[in-house]
Amino acid sequence: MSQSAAENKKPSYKKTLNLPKTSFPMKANLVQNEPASLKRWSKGKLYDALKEERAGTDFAGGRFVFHDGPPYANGSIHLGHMLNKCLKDFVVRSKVMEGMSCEYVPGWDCHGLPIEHKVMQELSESGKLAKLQGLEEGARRMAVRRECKKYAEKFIKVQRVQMERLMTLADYDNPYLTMVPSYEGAVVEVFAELVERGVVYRQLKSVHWSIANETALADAELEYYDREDISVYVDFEAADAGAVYDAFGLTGEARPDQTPCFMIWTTTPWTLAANLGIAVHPRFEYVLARVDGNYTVLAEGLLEKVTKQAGAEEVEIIAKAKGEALLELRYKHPMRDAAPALAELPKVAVRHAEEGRCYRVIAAEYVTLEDGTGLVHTAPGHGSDDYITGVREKLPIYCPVNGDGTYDGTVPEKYTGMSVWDANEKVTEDLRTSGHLFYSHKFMHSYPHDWRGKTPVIFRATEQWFITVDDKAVGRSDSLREMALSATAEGVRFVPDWGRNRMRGMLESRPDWCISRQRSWGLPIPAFYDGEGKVLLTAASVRAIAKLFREEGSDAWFTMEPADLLKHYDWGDAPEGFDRATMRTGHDIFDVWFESGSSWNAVMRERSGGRDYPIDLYLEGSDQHRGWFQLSLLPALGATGVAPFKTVLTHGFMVDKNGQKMSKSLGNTLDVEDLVKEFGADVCRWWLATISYEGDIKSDHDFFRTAGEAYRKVRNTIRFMLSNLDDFTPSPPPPTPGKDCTSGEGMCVAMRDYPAESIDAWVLGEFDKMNSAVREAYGAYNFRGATELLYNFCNDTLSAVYLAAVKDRLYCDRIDSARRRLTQSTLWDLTDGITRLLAVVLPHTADEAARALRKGEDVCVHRMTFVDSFGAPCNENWSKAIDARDAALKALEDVRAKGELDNPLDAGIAMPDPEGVLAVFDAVDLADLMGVSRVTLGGADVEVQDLRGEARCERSWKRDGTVRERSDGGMLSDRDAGAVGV
RNA sequence: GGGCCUGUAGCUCAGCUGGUUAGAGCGCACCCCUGAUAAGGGUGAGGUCACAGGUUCGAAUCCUGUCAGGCCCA
Repeated sequence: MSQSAAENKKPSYKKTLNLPKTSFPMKANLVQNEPASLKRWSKGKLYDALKEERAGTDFAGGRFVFHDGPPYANGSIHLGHMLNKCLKDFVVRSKVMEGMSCEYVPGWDCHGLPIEHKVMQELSESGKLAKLQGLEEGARRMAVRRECKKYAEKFIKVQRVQMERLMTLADYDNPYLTMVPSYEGAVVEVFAELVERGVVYRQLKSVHWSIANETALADAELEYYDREDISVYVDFEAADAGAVYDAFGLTGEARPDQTPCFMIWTTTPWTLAANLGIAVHPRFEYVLARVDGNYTVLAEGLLEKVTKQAGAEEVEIIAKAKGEALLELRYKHPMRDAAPALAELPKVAVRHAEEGRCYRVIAAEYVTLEDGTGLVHTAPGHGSDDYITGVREKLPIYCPVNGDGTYDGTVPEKYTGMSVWDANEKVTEDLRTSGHLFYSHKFMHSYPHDWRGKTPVIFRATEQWFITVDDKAVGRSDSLREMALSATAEGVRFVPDWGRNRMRGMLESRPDWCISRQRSWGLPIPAFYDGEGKVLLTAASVRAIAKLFREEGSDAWFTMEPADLLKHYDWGDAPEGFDRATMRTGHDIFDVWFESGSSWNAVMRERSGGRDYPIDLYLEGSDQHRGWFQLSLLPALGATGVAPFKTVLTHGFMVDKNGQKMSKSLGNTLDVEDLVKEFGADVCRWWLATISYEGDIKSDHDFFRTAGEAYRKVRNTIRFMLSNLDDFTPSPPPPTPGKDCTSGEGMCVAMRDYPAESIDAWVLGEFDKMNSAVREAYGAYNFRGATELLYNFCNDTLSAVYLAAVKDRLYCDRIDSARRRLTQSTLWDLTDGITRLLAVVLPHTADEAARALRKGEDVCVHRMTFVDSFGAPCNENWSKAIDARDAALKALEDVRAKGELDNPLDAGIAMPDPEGVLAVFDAVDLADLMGVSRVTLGGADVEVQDLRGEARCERSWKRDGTVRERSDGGMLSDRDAGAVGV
């Protein structure tokens, strides 16, 4: 008590210090303050202003063409959207800060089943659907389309607000939407190019088919219910017994004198009428077995199960062979003498087919040993796998079933007109009678049903539109697949590089692209059919529709008469004999991937008259290798001959902290809006910038907290610099070096006037290195590297080293001393440079700081560019000084650990300097750098001196050897006495 | 089942074409400062590089397999 009373009598110097002062708060309050930034930018038309000025000659930074992939206009954005949009924003902002022109036109994918499905459900629940059933088809489709459009618009609005809240700098006032007329027209124009190239064709394909509604269904329209069916094991007699025995290596005496059978299994006996092949797994082991006197072939692994189930009494394995050995063996169809002749089948069923390929054993990898016999009955017209196998094996896509579920006239007469459901029993019965049935039983299983009618669905081949990937395009010597593979191999850059492998693998194995869907909510495929079923779809007719869609929108397809739809068509290339009188429109719409896959044309070529093509960068999740990337590449190559993108960048998927996928049902998701509300967009963005996005991205609520702490560290460093610039204005002209500045004169020091030995020159040099490294990292899309550099610079170079060292002169020097002004000048430049670098990741905070730096001037950091190198002359020995600092700190820590000296200002350091490299520096600078009162050079080892016996300056707390009692009664060092004026 | 990818300190990640005691940040522990203070600084302890084989004088790094996870197919 008495001591403090004594101290009170002494002069207090605290108010004579230049202590930090700033309006830039320590607490960011992002959640409250970010919206104000957004409002300010929006009021200042930031996006438009940037677009305009960067396009001009003042910013000759070049042009970077980025193209946003359209998210689906459905629901709120999730963590994946947040990652995707923010990464895009980092790219765009870093290009803009480099002085480049870089537009970010956001888009939305509007058409498609998920919306239509949801709308149909809502209509169904509200009872409106029943009313629609009474309408004529076109009117009904239009009613659904109107609802879908409203639905899409609603979620575009929702998502837009959410994306803007993430502070992404994009043209949200002018987005591209795949459902607007100009976009639709441009997509159809791409289609016209492909038609002209001859890569568009029509063919049957097996799809889910609702008999009740006579319509094709997508996977999402199926619901699975239990259903009782017949499971049948059927013997298909071999056509050539000798060939089968050869395959099993049986010769002479060893050969049975009976004809063996291939035993297949199916739960849809009605499809046997359309059977064209038997699939085996080439690597599985098969046996020739004698089962109750009959010789039959089936998989070894299923022999016991099947025969036991059927209650066979005598089972004997005669021989074994790999599936591979059975390939190409022939069999006799149990219900018909010959396969349907290709000539009698519709053209669309036989495009890939070759005569005489039916009733063979063929290979398929999907054959399993779970159920059945290991020999899979294959009917290309009635199964998904069967279809693919059929196309590959050049089988016709034979489909003897009408839309109403009855057999047509190509099956044995007794079945014609029969419903397939009735046929199940009848066929089974007939096979039993004819001796082909090995075994049958009824069983319950999960079976797909129409979600609306709850009726069971079947697979049925229907006519679809395709884009061929293997036929050569007209006027070219290569196919789309070949073009795409060569673009993938050479022209396109992939980030990360393995994207190339992934794309190649997918291209190599992909089948022809089925681009048609049988839905309402989409872009119609502009095909017309006459009464005979003849098709009108030519380059010119398609272009005519494209023009019309641009004028009227694709709704016209459902509201206008065919003749009016074709008003821009001159009929020059119409197919011969096409009957215009009976012409009607087709009901197919495009696969939505064709629409989004044409955005390079509908958005990018459209807006720039071709200048912005090909595009510099596509950036999406790694699932888009198969999606948007590939399905943009194919149409673009077909239409323009070049890949639409120069670089493809992919990011991984968000997973939970244990690496498991995130899903609502698992309850391990994080809500974007909640995160933004809790942490603010800048903190979320900081986290996103610091992750390595190439692979899976683990995310957890805690990670955002950690990011918040890192954010605060950076923020505090900036705040500390700002707080030491309160009395500083960087006004020209620069002061004369060495001469003290007075307010009113310029306070800024010109770079060339920096003393090379000053710590300020050193820190500016460090900034230059960091600045160019960060810019390089941004350029390489390495945001993690960039934020790491920035973080370390703020914490290490600045907070721990430089700012700690210059505190003394900032606080204690006379307010206008040359040394202090030099440091302030440096602080100003550092803050300026750092805020510009941070503007990419922390748009709000960087702008807040940039404005605080300029004391309320109405500026915007986002209109600026990165600073160039400061280039202050710097003594090359500074790295040695930093080494010396490390050595000093270590020595101080050792002393402190022994409990000898706690406060470094009570210490001096004796530092060896054998090469004399430290001697060039000011001793006070070195002392400040090491945080001690005094540094002397020389000696053999680093030595800590206890200065507690010397007087301590009551103002600066240093014991620098100049401290003595002054006229005011205080103990002050020379410098402090001067500053106080005593 | 197939293609592509991932698996390094408690956590998030660096570790180039194989070469001395495997690095960083966070967290943690201990300490300092109290004129950046719901701040700042220092020191330190943490790793059988998923597992099992193999190639090599030598492997976190190359090869094979296993396990776990992700995306896309089937």
